[in-house]
Amino acid sequence: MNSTPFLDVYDCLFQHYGPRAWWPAETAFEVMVGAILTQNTSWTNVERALVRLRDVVPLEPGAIAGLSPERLGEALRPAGYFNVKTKRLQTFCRWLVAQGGEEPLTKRDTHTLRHELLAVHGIGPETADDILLYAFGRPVFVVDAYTRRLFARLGLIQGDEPYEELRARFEQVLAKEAGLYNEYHALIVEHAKTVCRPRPLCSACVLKDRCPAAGANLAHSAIASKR
DNA sequence: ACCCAGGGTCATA
DNA sequence: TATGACCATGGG
Repeated sequence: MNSTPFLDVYDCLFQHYGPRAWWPAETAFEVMVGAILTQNTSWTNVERALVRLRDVVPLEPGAIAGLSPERLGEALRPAGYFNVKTKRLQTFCRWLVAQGGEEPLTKRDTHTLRHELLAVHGIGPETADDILLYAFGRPVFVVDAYTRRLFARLGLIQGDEPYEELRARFEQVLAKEAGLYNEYHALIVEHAKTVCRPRPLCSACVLKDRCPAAGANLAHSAIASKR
């Protein structure tokens, strides 16, 4: 038994799903692009956009920054919010070029880099942390909608806390290791895609013994099977 | 015809 | 500080 339920949940998920090998991308820059495109958007739609984007330009900040908004927007269309994301992606790419590329950023300390990312228009806390963790390997815990839903369902958080509060809570209790945070977030996403849905499938969940929603879920299926 | 998806910004009170 | 509107496509 672990001293913290937060690590306990991690062990359950890891045991069940195994290592996830995230983020689904070839390069660090592709992680950054994906992190922006996946804002409130399913990953399958992001993949369509990435294919179309690669079809137009090489996946490099300078090339994307140099595209006309019309051509970029057309490539990004499948990812949704394409006008918004065109602007955000080009703003980010221009910023990255102005920094001299990725290499100088690897020398900045995590706290500084995080604030610099947040200062880029269109980069919010989750996108910044995706980039910090999965592109730069920094020990930053990513809090997304899936994280809120799972841990609220487990009764370990309320769910509507401010982003920073939740991130601090996870990082306080868990060892500050990028490898752990990397795997944990990936496992939460995998779990959300399979059983921890908006309509919970808690009866089929590895964590059902911990999940108060499992009772309601079982009761619901009992009712369903009666008719 | 709904709801949902790996958020963020902006205007308002 | 804290809600609500808005952005937009594709799948279930």
